[in-house]
Amino acid sequence: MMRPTTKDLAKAAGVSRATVDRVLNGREGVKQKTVDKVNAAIKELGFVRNIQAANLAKSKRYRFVFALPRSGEEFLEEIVRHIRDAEEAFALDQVRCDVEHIDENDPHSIAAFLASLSPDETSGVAIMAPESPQVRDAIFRLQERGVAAIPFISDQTTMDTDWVGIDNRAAGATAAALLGRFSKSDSGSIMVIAESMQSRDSLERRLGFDAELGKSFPNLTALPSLETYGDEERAEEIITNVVSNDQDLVGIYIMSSEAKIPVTVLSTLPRIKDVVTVGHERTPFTEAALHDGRLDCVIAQNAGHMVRSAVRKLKAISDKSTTHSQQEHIRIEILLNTNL
Amino acid sequence: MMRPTTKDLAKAAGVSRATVDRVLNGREGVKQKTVDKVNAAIKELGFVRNIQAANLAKSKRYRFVFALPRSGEEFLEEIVRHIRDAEEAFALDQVRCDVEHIDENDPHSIAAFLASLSPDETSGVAIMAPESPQVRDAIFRLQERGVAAIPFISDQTTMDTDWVGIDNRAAGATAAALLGRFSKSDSGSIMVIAESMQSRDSLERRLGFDAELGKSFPNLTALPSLETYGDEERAEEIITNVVSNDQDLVGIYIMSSEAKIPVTVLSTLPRIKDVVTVGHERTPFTEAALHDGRLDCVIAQNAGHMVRSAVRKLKAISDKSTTHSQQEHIRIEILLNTNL
DNA sequence: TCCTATTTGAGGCACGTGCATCAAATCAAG
DNA sequence: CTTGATTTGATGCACGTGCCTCAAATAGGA
Repeated sequence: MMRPTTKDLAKAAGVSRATVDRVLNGREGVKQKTVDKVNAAIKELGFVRNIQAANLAKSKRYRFVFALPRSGEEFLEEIVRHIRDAEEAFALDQVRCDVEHIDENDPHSIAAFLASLSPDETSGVAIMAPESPQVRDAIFRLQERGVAAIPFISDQTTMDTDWVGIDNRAAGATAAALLGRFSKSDSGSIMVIAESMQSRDSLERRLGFDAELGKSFPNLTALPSLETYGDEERAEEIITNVVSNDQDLVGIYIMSSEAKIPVTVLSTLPRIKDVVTVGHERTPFTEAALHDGRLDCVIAQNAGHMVRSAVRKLKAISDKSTTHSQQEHIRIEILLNTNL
Repeated sequence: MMRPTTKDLAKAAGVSRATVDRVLNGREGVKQKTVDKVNAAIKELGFVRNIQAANLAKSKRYRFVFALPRSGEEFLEEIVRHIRDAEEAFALDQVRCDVEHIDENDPHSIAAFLASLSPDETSGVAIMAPESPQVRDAIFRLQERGVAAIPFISDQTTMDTDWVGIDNRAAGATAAALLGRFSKSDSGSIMVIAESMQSRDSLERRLGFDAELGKSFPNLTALPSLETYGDEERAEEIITNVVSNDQDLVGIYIMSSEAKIPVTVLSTLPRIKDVVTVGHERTPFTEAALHDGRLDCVIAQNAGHMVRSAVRKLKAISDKSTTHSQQEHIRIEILLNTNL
């Protein structure tokens, strides 16, 4: 009933605890034959190292860094909040989390920052930054140096590492499905608003959106993406333009993670009847907008879950153990004013 | 930087480690004045007991029991599967989980089963059983005896204990919102199918459903709940009856956690155009039904999350520590064929 | 065969806490 | 002040693992 210990392992393998230790911690100077014996015993007994005891012995403490864009977006603030929560939740596991801000548009400085992290003080990093060769390289280099590193929310596509985030193509498709199903009109056009179409995330959402719309709602037409660049005046101008000129408008898809500006602009315009509005990410603002009907639906990734998942993954890499994929899958959440 | 230990505490409080130990573990024979001194030091240093070390010292192992109804429902099977997963996920924390089957309709036997659990072998129980005074009593008795106990999925309303599950009223409201918004007709009737309306869960879902429908979609009428009692023939009869007689049918709400029978029956009937179908719980069956359009939407509670949440809560009670509410809130998930 | 390099074993301390024992100090009451 | 009870301190082992040192055993090469 009791889990086997290194002592049991030693006995079963017919070696000393010192040798078991050498094998378990990959130290030099053990004959292959002995290594095999120990591994066989591990398998036979189903031995798993008691990480708690190990960490105790090593007085190990984890320090994870979340490298996030510098920005005033509510969504990012939510994430920071959740990082604080996670720190509490994982306090028992001796986990500390720090937030560091990076300049998302300067891959070079991001890479430099990552390069500055040493395995002595930093057990792992979760990086939220647009895809770029420099960053990808820096991540590889980190991993080599023994610092766990995973892309966070923004993916570095071609990497086969673990990553934490949602399938943005599916998220876009979900937005399309909801707009199509919510709309009472048979046909019409849909306005798509993004902050910028530079990022992979936006592109993928748009791809998924168009695919689903074409497949399931061929009578609805998505207009070209409008880019606000986070500028309120510009947003007002381009949105007003579409709203007043397009008589067929039946839906609005706000693709960026910050729905505030577009929604605010829209609410100043004469309310167009029966136009369905879909946005992204749960924030105090989008919750309020759902409540009073400025948004009909919000598609969200569970920020708290993502943060915890990142911590678990970094911890697992750090421990050289494995995570449990089931738990780590980030779902695409659909929020209405009934299920907040 | 290092977290303070009991040694530091002792020094700060000006007492010995033995006394600190007496206070921390609530042993007898310590003067109130000394207790206060130690508590003051705890607060001052921000001491938190290192549970890992404590568990190591005690060779503590957790054994949690999930008391689930005996049944062939897919949803329950999913839960069992997730319990197995959770066991792996928490293996590092020395957690073991067992599933015990209870007769959900016999509160007396459930109470007897709960009474048979001893704190020696069982650290905690998660109980999925309909509300009843006997069960509620048994839970109280368990807690007194030092066995953590929480209602699981089915709630024991009036208890102010922790519990794990969703707000069924909100779930029903969400179903209504989706049916209303998905439907292309201005008015019509909605069929509501349940396995039985005996349980609180069903009642609450119905309440929430009716409230939201009345509020947001006054032109849609919900028909009286049809009860299948899990009997396929009966289901076929009553469903066929409504479908063939009600020309206004625009939606179907399958309220029970087992959507299989109603959906299967419905798919044998001549497909009624534009009828929106909403079911509950994610299972292999409902996933397939979403894919091929037999269901338009599924409202689910994240089974894996619930199981893990239950484990964390039981563990926290067992450790006399606190959980982090944020993480434990079980969301009402909306599943379409785009976000599976 | 002997010598040396490699591989293994034995043992011990550390991590932070729980728990037990026994002695020492302090207290309250007579 | 004495007596006995209550409260505190000192000390040591245990939990499972990491890590260190030193000695012993074994291997391979000449």
